[in-house]
Amino acid sequence: MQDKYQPATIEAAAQQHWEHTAAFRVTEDPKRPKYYCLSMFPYPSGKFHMGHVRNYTIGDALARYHRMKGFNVLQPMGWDAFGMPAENAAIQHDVPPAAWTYANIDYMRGQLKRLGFAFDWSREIATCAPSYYRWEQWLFTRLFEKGLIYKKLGTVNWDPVDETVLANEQVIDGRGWRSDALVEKREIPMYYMRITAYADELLAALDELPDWPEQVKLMQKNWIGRSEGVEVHFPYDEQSIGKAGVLKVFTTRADTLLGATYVAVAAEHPLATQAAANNPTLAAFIEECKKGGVAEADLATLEKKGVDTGLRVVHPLNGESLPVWVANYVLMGYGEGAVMAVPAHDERDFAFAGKYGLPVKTVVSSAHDAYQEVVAPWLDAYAEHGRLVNSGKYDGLDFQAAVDAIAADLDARGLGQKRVQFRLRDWGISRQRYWGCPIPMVHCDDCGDVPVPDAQLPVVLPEDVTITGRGSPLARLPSFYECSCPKCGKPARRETDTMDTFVESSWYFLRYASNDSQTAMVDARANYWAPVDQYIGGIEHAILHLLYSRFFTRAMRDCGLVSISEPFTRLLTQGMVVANGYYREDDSGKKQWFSPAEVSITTDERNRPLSATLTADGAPVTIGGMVKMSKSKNNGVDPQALIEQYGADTARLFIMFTAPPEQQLEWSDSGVEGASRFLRRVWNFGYALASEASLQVAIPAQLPAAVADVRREIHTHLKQANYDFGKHQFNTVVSAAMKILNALEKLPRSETAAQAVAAEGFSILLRLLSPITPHIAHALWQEGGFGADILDAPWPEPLDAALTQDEIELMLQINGKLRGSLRIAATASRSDIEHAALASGSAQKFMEGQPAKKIVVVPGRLVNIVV
RNA sequence: GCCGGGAUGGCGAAAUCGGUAGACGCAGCGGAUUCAAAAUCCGCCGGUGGUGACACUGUGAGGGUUCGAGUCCCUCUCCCGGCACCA
Repeated sequence: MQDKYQPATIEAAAQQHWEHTAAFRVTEDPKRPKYYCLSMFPYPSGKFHMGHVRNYTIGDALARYHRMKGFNVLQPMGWDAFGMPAENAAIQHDVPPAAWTYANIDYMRGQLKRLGFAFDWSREIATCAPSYYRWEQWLFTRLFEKGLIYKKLGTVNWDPVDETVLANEQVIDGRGWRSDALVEKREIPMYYMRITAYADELLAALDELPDWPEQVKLMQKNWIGRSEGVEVHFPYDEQSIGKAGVLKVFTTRADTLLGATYVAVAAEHPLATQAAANNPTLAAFIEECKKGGVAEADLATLEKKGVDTGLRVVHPLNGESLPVWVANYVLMGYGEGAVMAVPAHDERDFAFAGKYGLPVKTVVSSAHDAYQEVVAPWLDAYAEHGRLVNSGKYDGLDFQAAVDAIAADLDARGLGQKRVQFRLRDWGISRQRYWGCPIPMVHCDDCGDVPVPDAQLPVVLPEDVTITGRGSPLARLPSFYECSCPKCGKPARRETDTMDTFVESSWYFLRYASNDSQTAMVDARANYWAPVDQYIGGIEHAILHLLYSRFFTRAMRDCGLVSISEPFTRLLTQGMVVANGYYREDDSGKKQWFSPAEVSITTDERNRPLSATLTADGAPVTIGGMVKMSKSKNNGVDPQALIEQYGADTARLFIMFTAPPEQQLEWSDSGVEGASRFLRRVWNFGYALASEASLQVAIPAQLPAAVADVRREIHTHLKQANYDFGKHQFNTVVSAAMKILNALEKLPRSETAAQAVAAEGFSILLRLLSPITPHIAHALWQEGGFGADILDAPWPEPLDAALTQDEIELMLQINGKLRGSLRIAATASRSDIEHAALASGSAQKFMEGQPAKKIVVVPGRLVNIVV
């Protein structure tokens, strides 16, 4: 046994041992409970960043812990391999996306192996492999036939110079990132997944996910956005519009209908198009609305603007004529693309009406009881519920009664009814990009859109393509798009769009269970492993990826492929890894970020940072605070360098100890040093113990008091650690392990009894650490002769015999203020405690002779005397 | 703009159901060891006052509930994540 901790040697040895014994290869075993532990698979961008290391360390700790608890554990890994970065690399470095991606995968697989994660590598998948995406294409054609995929127009960011569609990320301040051209909105035909067909189910089933973070469920609930309201039809004023018809709007505030003073439609609304034909001002405004990207965050912060169309509609209840405006805050994609505007009771309408001099009519009273009291409309909108006023026969009704009455009257006139509206929209999956899964459709002049038959799948993505950043590469490749119609055999055109990469990540967790199947997307093995028992990934995926996966699982269920409805039973959303950022601003306000390694910091006498300078030139830099580790902020720490210097166990320990998994993790070099120091102490203790202690010595029933105290302390910390492990609070599990080592070091090891307790305690410590720092635990377990492979050692449980104590300490409070403590028999009754408390010196002193009004006793914790 | 989350010593954090605020670690300071340094070990370590015992004060800000609030309620400030084509 080495006398010094040498991580490089022991980590290589442990990894070899796992490799030789195929330790993490698993098969279905109906006799044991299964535990499918899954970390979100990475995009193979080139090398791992610290966020990945954190993600996989958490997953690995849970997988190893459950294995020791007796579960049949599956922990697979793969690659989310389609995406834009490969195309960007192709443009920049003239390397084919496929070659670039596969090279990255090879390098990154090596990094994961060096970190010692317990992955079953025989199940590895890469989504860019035809063997993977052929099944995605196969499912696409099924969903198309079921009507769960359909085609319609969608709005995209269009770069008029590069003649290409841009991702929201590629639109910077309204301009294309490469061309710098002003981006426009453009409508193109796209395929959509009908996720809204599952809106109710996706919403209701959130209640059946008790082990998902409340925060994530709430975000999904709000995203789906089910609202009950009323669809209101405003009949066209035939004189101004020139034809009969109704303008439909949806509102959750039908009670305010009598306060509607105008209606607003989106720029793309048919009425807007009609009115613009002979109204140059309006046409110009609609043109202006087309400028800029489609990202909602940008649209929602635009200055609210509008133009009167000159068209008019009729109020469905009072017959008044209302103007129709085009407003940039009404979005065509939501609801009907039109809203009724009630300035008195909606902040946004109020601001808009004020700006354009539109009338404000108050119809809801702010007072709960006296409905006569009316808010002065020129002050502000009153958006709360209240009783109706100025509404004729509806006056005095409260919110619900008013909605009911108005909806009934609209229904009677055929001008509306109650209905449910979702905020959730169907999922547009067409991408005008190369490095993605080809959409398996053929367009025939005679037969229309025809799915590619099973026998012709997969539609293989050609790899001999030039990527220029202009246009869609596949659309310029006749050898790809020229084909014959599967139905009639005539010449036809293959679809050249690829799928959103979210599609691949919506079902990969099922493919791991049967990744070698050539004959089916998923087979019976998927129903053994599914659902994923524990899923771990970044909080940034709280809505899109997780919602799409939930939808996809249901769609696959309804195609008879799996029996589950929910893909992920438990969810852990890990926080970001951040580090200090330092920058300088140039005259144009552009920030230049410096690596923390290049910066010197001065501090005050309390060690608070005062200022920072660039070491190279001594001139000041701005301290930018803790920001997400990234290339652009120049503050990333390379996991590879860390592992080479300290070893994988130190990296894993630091990550798990420094912050609870769901919180942001702040990088600190000295913290890494501390983690390494602890592992050295563990090694040194194990080395000393191996030379002296006998594992055969039984722990005597009667221990010297000092030894019994240490043993109780160890088992108390173990109890705490088990509790914390159960709630995934790994930082305090590590704390408990540190406390156990501190306790062990107090043992007088010249006594045999103490040696036996030390051996017991150390075996607990190693098992507690093994999910987090598996290499050192493996080595010391083996060297110490504790038994067979620690991977399958039973998880340690605290012993009642070691935990019992005769006397306990209670806190003593007078009037809720801590004034002392009380040592008392553990079995003392409530009145014993009260008497002892009143008799204590602290009570005598602080009660100042006054009688006790009340005595609060919290068993095992405290006594509070109220005077 | 909308939805969600966070704020506790010099720093990362802990405090399980409303019950000892700051466990554990980092940094710092003092000491031991050393020719010296590294490493290691021991001690101190929220603030104010006090030699000390101790007292007062303290969990982003302001208010409230309670015998008792970091924890519950109301109002506010700042920071972070998401917003449908980054993954």
